[in-house]
Amino acid sequence: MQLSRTEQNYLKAIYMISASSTEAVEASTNAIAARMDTRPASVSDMLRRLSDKGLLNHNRYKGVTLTESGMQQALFIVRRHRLWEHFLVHSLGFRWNEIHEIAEELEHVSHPELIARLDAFLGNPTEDPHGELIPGAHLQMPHRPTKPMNSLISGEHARVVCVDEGSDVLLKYLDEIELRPGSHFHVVSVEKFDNSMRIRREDGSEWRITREVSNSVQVKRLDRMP
Amino acid sequence: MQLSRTEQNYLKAIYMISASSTEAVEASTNAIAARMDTRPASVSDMLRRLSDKGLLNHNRYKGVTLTESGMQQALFIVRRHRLWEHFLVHSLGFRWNEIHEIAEELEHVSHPELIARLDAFLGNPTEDPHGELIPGAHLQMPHRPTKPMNSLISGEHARVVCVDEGSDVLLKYLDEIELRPGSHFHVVSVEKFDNSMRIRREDGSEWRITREVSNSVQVKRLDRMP
DNA sequence: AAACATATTTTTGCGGGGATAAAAATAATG
DNA sequence: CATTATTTTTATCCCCGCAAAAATATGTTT
Repeated sequence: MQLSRTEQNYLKAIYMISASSTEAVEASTNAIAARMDTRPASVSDMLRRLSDKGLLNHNRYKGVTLTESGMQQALFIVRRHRLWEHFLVHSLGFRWNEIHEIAEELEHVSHPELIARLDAFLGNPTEDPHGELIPGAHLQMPHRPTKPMNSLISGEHARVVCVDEGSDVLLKYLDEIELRPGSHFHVVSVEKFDNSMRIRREDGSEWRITREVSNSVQVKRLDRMP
Repeated sequence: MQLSRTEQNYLKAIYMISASSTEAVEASTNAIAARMDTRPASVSDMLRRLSDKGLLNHNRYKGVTLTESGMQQALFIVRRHRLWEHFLVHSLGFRWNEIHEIAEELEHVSHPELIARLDAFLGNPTEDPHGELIPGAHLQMPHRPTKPMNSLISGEHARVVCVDEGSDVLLKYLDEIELRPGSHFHVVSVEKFDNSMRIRREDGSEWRITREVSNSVQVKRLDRMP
């Protein structure tokens, strides 16, 4: 089935909303509208059409989930997006904060042979520049348990797994303080009143991280205690 | 000015029609419709809109030419198309007959920084895989005198400059008989009744070339006489 | 030159995709 | 039950496609 650019964007948005939670959750009309910067009336209209095509399960007045077919489509879009992001950074030398909008265009070019060859050309990468997993050729999405950085408590060690790609300024900031996928740190302290945390790295550098920032970073807790 | 995909395709078609002739010629509604596989009514409508945007000079009931602004847009589209074709062949390993449709998608992704970096990544190529010139970063299109292969006469030597990229089967055939940009040959004979020609290469191989084929190949005549 | 025939182009009216605001319907909550 | 938030429907708009009809250009004949 050949989907329009707009339909693809809807499926991706619905996938992202579902995937943002731990468990598969229904995406609401308002949530989709907010993420896509469009009006709920437009969303409601499109949800009906996508259900008619068998891509969504629609609970009227409740929300939608992806069908098996819709999930395949969404995962292929995500695969294309993240492969192109890898290309933009590793082949063309873009910074990780410059690639989102470009990849949003490239992701809609969907000749299967192109994506297969791009994947091979890049060396079959498993993660994009922000640390997000790239669905494989068979559109399987591996499970990888992570927790938001802001759920860490004082004294815990952690490794950055991935960061939200949405905000240009946030990505620049994370780059400056070297909080990138793979970075290790431990939590020196957590402020009660605003949930900001102080972290320290092995090189001794210390940073104060606001809640807004730590909410955009996914980590894996490490057992090592100093 | 941000152009829709459709508008871009119209500008490219008009450019191609104009460029196919030696001198800048007006593109007719019918010619545009034929090239774009659409109806003259749709073309006529779009020509009016593109003139309103200052991209075309429109002689009602006669034809259109690109304005300076329209020409810049068209050349940038052609530049993107041909750079991506180079990428598809030289980086991803596609054959030259497999790339046209994919490049038609990629050409619409038009972030200037992306194209600049792609150009540098590819080593600032001047020709695409079919031998067509790639407009430079400042959208200058170098002049390169060529003549159609079917205008050669018996005994003349020539070098292939470029070939039409449109037909998959033709490109496969040209690849088989090694009639590619850079190939040298001389015309052994030309049949009067169907304009087919017999050519010979330095390795002694001989081929009979029909008029349809020789009409799709541009050559440069060489002075060397055997 | 005038008259006619043919080819081409433009206009008109209309349909689908996709967006919107405004209004109506439904769900959630006190 | 009443209020509020959310969702859906309705009516409308723009982009871009089409067929049919009207307008214009071109070529031929007299």
